[in-house]
Amino acid sequence: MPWNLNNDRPIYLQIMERIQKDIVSGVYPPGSRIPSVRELALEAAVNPNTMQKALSELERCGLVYSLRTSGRFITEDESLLKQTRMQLASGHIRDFFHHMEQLGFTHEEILEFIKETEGGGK
Amino acid sequence: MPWNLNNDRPIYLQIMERIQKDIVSGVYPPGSRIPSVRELALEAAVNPNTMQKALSELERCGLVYSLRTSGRFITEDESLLKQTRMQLASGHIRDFFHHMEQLGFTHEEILEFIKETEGGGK
DNA sequence: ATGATTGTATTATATAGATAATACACTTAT
DNA sequence: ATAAGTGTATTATCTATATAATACAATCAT
Repeated sequence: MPWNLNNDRPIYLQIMERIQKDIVSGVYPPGSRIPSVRELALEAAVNPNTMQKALSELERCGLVYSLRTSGRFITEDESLLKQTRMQLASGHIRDFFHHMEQLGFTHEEILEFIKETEGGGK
Repeated sequence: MPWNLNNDRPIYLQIMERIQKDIVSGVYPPGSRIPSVRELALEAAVNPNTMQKALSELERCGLVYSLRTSGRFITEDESLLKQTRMQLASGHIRDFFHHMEQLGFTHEEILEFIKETEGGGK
């Protein structure tokens, strides 16, 4: 999976959110070890310091913890994982409706819009 | 309407998108004059240079044009306005589904999620 | 023991974004 | 004519990001 980093937002934030999604969606299972800072930085074609900053953010949220000399691991607190996943989803729904209403669409129009998008995966 | 500017994204971009929405949703009617750079900067509690940069972006898109000494005006090209509005809407829908799928939700789960959000305005 | 790998910290440099303070040429209203 | 208000441009300064190049103590495999 490519990392798709833009430059209209801080890179460390984009990385943080990307890994956050991989965590709460189960790409990195609870308790499992994630690649080292240097490995991830190499994979994302980013400076190790930037990756470090992104990972520090995830620690602040409690999603990962570090054992200093053996690596970083995903939390085993599965309720936190599910809770975070639902919070992110709710946020996206809220933001989506907010954006659409700012564009002047009514609730009905938004639902109609979604129906039409039915088959439009990708 | 407050401007609600974050600092996790360039301010001039947030301003640009905000005004863009006001334009395509009709808050600023086609052909009408928008407040001066200095007025808008004051209203948004932002430096005039920053507001200038945001407005320049909108000119690049053709949504506004400036008469140099008399002010800035909304385009009369209503088809461009409608087209831009629909493009923005499509983008939001696409991004929304993309985010939700990255969180591991299926298309059906997403639709179910939206139904439950039915009454949840605000 | 040794060497490689861990997270973490430090220092320096470069760039983008934002603010501040002006300045200019040109309308418009008075 | 004069004064105020347009968009636009310039210069300087400050901060946040990002990169680069190291460094260190602790673990782990060998």
